[in-house]
Amino acid sequence: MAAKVDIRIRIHIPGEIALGPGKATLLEAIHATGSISAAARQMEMSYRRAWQLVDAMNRSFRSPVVATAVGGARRGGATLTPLGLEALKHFRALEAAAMKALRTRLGPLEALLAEEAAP
Amino acid sequence: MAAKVDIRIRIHIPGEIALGPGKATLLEAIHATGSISAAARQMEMSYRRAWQLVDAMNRSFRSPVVATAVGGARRGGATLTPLGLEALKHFRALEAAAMKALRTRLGPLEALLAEEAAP
DNA sequence: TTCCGCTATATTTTTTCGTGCATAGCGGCA
DNA sequence: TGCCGCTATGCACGAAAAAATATAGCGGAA
Repeated sequence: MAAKVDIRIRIHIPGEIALGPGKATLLEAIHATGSISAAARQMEMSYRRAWQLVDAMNRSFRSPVVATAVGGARRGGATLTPLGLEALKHFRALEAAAMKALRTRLGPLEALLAEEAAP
Repeated sequence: MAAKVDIRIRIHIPGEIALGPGKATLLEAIHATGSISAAARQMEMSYRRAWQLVDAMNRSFRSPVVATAVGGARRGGATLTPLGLEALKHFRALEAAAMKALRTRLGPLEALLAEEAAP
């Protein structure tokens, strides 16, 4: 049975998506690389888009989740703020909790599925 | 705190999304109205799109979830098969289980959010 | 026998979204 | 002092997704 559940959890605030799967992955990439542009390259998205996502997150939380610094090598870059790290941790925990709740109940639905998409 | 979680659960089979929030709602509309086109009107989507979704579902399950009949009044139309009804029931149960798992754990993340998107 | 509502599908148009490119300033380093 | 990598932002283009439009056949009912 090759069926696969895909949960996508999104946290909304009025007028914007504060945090979702894509933004969470982006935060992890920024944490790993130390810059928005390096994270964008790693995720194969444009710097522009990555910056837009970061901007949206920073505006959605009480205070920024990503701290940035302009300037040359070793000076410029981006890091997660403590609040950013915490938000990320909670989000991943939510995903895991939802997934755990699903695993045991997925069987009955899977049994109804075809092996693969019919032509 | 006006934050809102939005869980989207999708059931994948190789090459296609078998069932997701939109398709589940469409199934309910077909069940309520007795036709694909009436369901499409109710959901304010094009007949074409509704038909494509139904087609994808029918190809994704072991046997069709929607039975259709061409022809005029009282003859033509669409109904959910027993398998369709069961798939829908299981899907909604999964959604409810995931949501229940989240409710109690959402607080810590909500506390980090702004009231609304900053300008 | 004409009409209407439905399934079913092809073709074209519109909209949406993101990438790509350009610009601008900053600051460490060779 | 010139170079490079980073943040920051605007604008035009293009691809992909969605919607609109067109076409065709079926069959009950007026």
